[in-house]
Amino acid sequence: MTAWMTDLSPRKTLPRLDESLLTHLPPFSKLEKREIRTILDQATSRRYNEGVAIFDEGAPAERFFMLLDGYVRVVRVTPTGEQVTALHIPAGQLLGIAKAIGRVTYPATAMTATESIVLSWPTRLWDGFVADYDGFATETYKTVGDRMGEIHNRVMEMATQQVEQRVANALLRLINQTGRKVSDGIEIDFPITRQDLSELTATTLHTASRLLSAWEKKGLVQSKRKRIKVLNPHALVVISQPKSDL
DNA sequence: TCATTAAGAGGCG
DNA sequence: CGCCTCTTAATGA
Repeated sequence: MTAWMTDLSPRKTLPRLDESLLTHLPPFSKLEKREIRTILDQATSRRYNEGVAIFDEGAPAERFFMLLDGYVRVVRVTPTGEQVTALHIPAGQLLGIAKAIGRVTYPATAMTATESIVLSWPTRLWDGFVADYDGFATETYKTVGDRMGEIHNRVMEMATQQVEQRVANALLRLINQTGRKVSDGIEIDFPITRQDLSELTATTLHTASRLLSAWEKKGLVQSKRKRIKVLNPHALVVISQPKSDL
């Protein structure tokens, strides 16, 4: 890493960030141009390559972040060392918002799933943002609630559903939140391996691979290395429903 | 119903 | 080539 990339006063050297970067994003959508200008002038902008950590689980939460472009994987490491992907975050969302959940360290590691552009601010500005900016608090707490809800849903699924249903549900969530419409279906918009999918659903790489192969034969999905496309979402919805025991 | 183990094919840098 | 991703089959909890 060269010195300029870690320089925390890059405002002198970088081009001014445009207000339009934030105006349409939920936490900032209610703000005046003047307020957004102030926020941007305090921000640091940085590009990350695919597959690198933006921050690490357990580290002091010195900054909070807004993902402007790309996708981020939120991962935790179990005591035995295996990675578990908690969720994926698309562009336009805040991350690393430890303060919002009353923490002084990051609760998970954030890895870029694609090349990404990220704004960040020192955590000491957080309370000021919450107090001064209309809608910032409600929108960010909504985000926190949505994420907790999603994780909770998955915990429930682990306990009550079979693997096939969990994987179907995971795929549906992925295309809903991070899907890109293409001519014949919806494609997950970032590279995702069978291993990643198995971590999301608490199964093995092999089972995830077999399920995808089986669904591909039935024409429900199409996949190649690190790419999954859903051709028939409705059929996946059917699979994702717990079988009624007749 | 699934995880585990094993063996290998094929892509990519 | 060496590593990563993915596939498939066999076995058994």
